[in-house]
Amino acid sequence: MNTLRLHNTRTRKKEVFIPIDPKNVRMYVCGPTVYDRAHLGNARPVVVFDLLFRLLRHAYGEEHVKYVRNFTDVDDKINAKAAESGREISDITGETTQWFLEDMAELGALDPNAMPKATEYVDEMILIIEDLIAGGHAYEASDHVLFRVRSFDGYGRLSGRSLNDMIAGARVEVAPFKEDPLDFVLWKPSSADLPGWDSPWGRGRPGWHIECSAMSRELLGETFDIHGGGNDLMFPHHENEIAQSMCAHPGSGFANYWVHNEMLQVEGKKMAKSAGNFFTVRDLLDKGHPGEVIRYVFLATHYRKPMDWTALKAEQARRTLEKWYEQASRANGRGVPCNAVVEALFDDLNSSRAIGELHRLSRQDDIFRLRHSLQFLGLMRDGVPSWVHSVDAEANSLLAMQEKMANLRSMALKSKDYSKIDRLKSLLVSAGVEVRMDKSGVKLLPGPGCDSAKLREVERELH
RNA sequence: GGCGAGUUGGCGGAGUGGUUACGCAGCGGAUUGCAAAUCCGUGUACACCGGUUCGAUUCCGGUACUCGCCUCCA
Repeated sequence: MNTLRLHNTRTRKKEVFIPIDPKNVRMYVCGPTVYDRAHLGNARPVVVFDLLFRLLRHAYGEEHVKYVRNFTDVDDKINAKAAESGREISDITGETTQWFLEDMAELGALDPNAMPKATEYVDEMILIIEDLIAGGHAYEASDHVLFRVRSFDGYGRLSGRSLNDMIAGARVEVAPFKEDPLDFVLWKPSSADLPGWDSPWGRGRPGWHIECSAMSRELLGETFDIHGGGNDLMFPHHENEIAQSMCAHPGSGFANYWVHNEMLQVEGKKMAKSAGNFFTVRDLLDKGHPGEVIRYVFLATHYRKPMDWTALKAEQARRTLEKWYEQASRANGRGVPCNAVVEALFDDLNSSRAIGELHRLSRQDDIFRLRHSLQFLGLMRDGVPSWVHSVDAEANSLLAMQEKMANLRSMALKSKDYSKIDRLKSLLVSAGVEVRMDKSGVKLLPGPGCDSAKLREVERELH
């Protein structure tokens, strides 16, 4: 078997991936904070690590891989949302969680093996915090518990920062009760109107970083194989996770391989509400961009490069997939993906090269390998998606029209009078239907902007 | 200011110390009532300046530019 190589942020190098236990390969990825619809940037790590999940299952067997992705359902952004909307927190987090799962399923992302919610692991967080205090790595101050950053030698190693850099770069106002400006919150007090849990330090709620340390330990153990997330989480979130977990479990390795995806841009710019180019996955789906197309655009860019979402790319992706689906629908069943595709992915998830291989299979009309590789990459689920060349409601009337057009055309070919068929053709085109005529007959293919009202007009003309 | 990533032909995007990625678009041709689709053919690009080398887009150093993080925005 070929070897999987992954870029490890810890060493900034591609390394051969050697699992702790090939029968139990473990990966943890930071999931969303559930307070609003997932935007396109949120989807990138989901797709990237879904691809890695699929690849690990291919390499080690489905039953030997455990993938955990959390939901952060306790957070001040959630509290703020509840306060301004007057809704219950559990309403907001429940609904947003459901949305997230639906949207990510549209992108072909498999469910992880476990999707823990932070609020279900508060007891475990408290236990870790108690251990940290006992070990001298944390202290209580003004109803808060803070992590003592200088008690951990390795702090800053992942992100390549020195403690001095961090102090120089810090722009936040330092809370007066901190021993050191670098120290971060493990636990903070909650007022009566905020969610809170009883703890040795009074009623309060956890800081952001501790939840991942608690959930990964509970579900994967003190040391596991891969920890993933967006590279914006590298500092401070992942740095803090490492500090918490390694101080709570001296001698453990926490995560052996750190994998970070680059950020997303839109038409060359950072996606931001202020820039007016902010949109959610659901916005794109509603605007008629199929999940497969969105996934293809993600996969076309290597995960460690900034990815630019553009309308042009989406259009090209759509055309390419349509062509492939037509070919792949001539094959059937499920099967193993093409070796070259797997090999490309084994090389640090080189998905753009994998797509190049798909082009090769298409050119060679190797329909079985094409189909099975598409399925493997999550670009083809059951059969050909409905958005390809057919709007279900239109399908029947189009078929009838197709026949009539074919008759009209053969008559026109004899009489050399093309005026009628040409008029109907341009009507169909303006209704958003692609018209193909050749020896074998006439084909009508509804495009993305197919207008059913106009279509019925043409239908009446045909009668 | 600190840390990091990146810069390949019109666009997207692989890869390599000396030979062709590939896709889209374009161009030429075949085919076609027209068009589309399809098929065939076609593109010597690798930010800039130095260095190493017989030879660098590929290695090393520097410059410019772009982007991200440093702020519980992924």
